[in-house]
Amino acid sequence: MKTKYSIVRDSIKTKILNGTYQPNQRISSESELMKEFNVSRHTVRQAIGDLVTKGWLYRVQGSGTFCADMSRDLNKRNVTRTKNIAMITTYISEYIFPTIIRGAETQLSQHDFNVSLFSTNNDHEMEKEVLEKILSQDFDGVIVEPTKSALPNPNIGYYLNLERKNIPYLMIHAYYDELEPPNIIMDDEMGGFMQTEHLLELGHENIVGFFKTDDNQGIKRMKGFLNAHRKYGVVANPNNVIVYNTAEKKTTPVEQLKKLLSKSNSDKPTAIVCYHDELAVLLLEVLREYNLNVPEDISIIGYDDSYLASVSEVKLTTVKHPQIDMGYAAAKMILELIQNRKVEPIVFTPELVVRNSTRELK
Amino acid sequence: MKTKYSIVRDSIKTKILNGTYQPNQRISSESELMKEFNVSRHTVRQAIGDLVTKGWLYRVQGSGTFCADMSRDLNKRNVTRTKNIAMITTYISEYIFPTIIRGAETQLSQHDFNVSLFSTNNDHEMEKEVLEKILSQDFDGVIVEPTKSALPNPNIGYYLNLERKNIPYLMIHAYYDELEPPNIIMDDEMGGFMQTEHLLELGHENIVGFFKTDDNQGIKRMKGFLNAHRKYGVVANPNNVIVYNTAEKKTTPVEQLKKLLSKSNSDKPTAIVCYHDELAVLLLEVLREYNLNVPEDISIIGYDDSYLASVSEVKLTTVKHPQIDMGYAAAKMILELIQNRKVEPIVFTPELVVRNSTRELK
DNA sequence: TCCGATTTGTTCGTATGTATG
DNA sequence: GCATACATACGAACAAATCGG
Repeated sequence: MKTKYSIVRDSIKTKILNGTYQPNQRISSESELMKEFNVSRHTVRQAIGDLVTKGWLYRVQGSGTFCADMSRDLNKRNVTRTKNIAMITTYISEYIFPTIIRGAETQLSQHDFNVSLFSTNNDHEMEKEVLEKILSQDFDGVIVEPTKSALPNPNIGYYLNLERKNIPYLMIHAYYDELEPPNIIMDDEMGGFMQTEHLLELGHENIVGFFKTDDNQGIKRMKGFLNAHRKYGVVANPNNVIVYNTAEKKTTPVEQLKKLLSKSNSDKPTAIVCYHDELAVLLLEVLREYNLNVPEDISIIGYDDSYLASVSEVKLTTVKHPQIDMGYAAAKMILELIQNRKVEPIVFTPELVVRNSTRELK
Repeated sequence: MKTKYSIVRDSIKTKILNGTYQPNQRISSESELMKEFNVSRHTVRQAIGDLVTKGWLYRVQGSGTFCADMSRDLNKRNVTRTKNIAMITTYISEYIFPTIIRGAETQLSQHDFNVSLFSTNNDHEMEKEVLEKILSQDFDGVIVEPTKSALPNPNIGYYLNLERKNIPYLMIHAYYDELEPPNIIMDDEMGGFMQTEHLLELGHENIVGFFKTDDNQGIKRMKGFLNAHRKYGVVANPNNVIVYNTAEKKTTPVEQLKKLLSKSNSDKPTAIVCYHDELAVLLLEVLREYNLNVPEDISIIGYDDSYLASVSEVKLTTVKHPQIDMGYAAAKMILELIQNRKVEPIVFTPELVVRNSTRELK
């Protein structure tokens, strides 16, 4: 149950944290807030009072209420405090994320850092909440896997506030173009190229590609997919490039594949490039429904070399994601950044892992 | 400055400082103070509110306002500290652990707690290091999955020190008998019983059971295994109870199973009870080597209903582990403990999940 | 320097919701 | 179930500080 004053309080705090209110800037007056939220003065004062006692605001009688300057003093850093790293990922417990996290955790705990985990479920609103939480606390560094990196990000202000507070951060998997932060990614364009090249070299020409395009990984893998076609002189059928976003991930690819499989034999794809193993496993079920054997009737290739690739019924040909090594690298880089060292972006090169889900087309 | 609320405030504070109000003693109620000072309730609340934010008092709805115990470090109280929970598990990124962790994390982050993760790799030495780290920091609570709960624990002293420091902790999956801490477990004896009963009811009589016996879960599941035999009047062959410990988990069960499978046909087991799904998947590979089909030639049953059970080639019959719900429960319980409330141990009841790895013996 | 509009500070009254014992 | 105590919320009034004109 959300109380009115907490709504007002949180709304003001949001504006402080996302940079709408700059340090020492006057915020709306009490009467303005009364109108804005349609509440009594008492409620507004309660909300503001809360933030004043917590140090986010200060009041000057007759003048107004002002945003405090939270750029933290450096002397605070010197006292022996516990050292904390925040790690923001889209998911915590699924897929390859536990492994990435473990890589970072192992490394960081050796340097006496605690790791606190936050997940966004690939949702901007949750990313916002997480960032507010982190900004309200006292982390020494933040490792971020961006949420929907291919879309304009409404939370850029929070990242800028991290910079203002001198809290270093880096991004893995992708990064928001507006920020160009230190980052650790893999060469997804090459990865998409390798997936497709592998199939082209096996003689496939009617290849359908599924790409999640709300993050940059998907965009780049799609680019690699198209480049491979060009390089091999195979014209990519526009209908064979299926894009979807996170919300549709359980539905759109399945529906689209079914549509493609219902076509006459000559138009039917002979191979499928998947955004990642998770999708590949999902599509394997569709193929089973249609009584298509993999790889005899149709080839399929995944991405990430997750546990799904080797544990599923058909062992998937896939592209290797560094997983634990990426976690290591992220930990090392954030430690460097905390020591104010210069760092260079890291790009992992993908590798093809050939298993049983692809075969030569005769 | 002689505002009314400051008079009330200072009067209360005096009584705290001169010992009129002892720590944790209830002070006059708001209505009493209204009469005493002849002021409105709002004014009283303002005075009390001041002292609450400064840590001199605390309020309990429905009960009263109490004098805080300031014997602890004053500076600690005054600063709005970040709230931290440490979570110690044997593993972080493998198997069902990410899901349990996510359950706890979801719940705790809603209450503005950070979660720091530590793993012991089921090794006493690492458990010690982790506990030292936690004791030297400032956690508000600790959720522990014990390391080798069935063996004498060399780190009991650290847990006692947690108690001495008033840091509440609870244990999941099992607990050290010496401590009897608040705990959340599942009924592993019943679980082991259900696994075995399922096979017995399908007509199997030559059942081999594999149990990891350095933690209590394994011991109890084994007990359930034997009880089921007794109840169904089937004599359990002592050679059909294989125990192993964590260090041997990749080797001993495999070797022992191979030995059993090399026996003459009449002595060969017709069904396998596994300590958990992970082992079941490992043993499935052995069965494949021996060209035994599951469930046609031999039945196998797992435990935990992990992703492995539904993603492997043969969908495993298994016993459901609450996973995310256990995480939720652990989070809720630690929050209760932090508020100094009494808690009761929680025992989850196992459920059988029947899939395709077991069949009736004719 | 003073005025007046604005803004925060203090104080009262009242009503209803919710947790505790 | 009931009385008690704290929690939230509305309304109203006047005081005190600030700031531009």
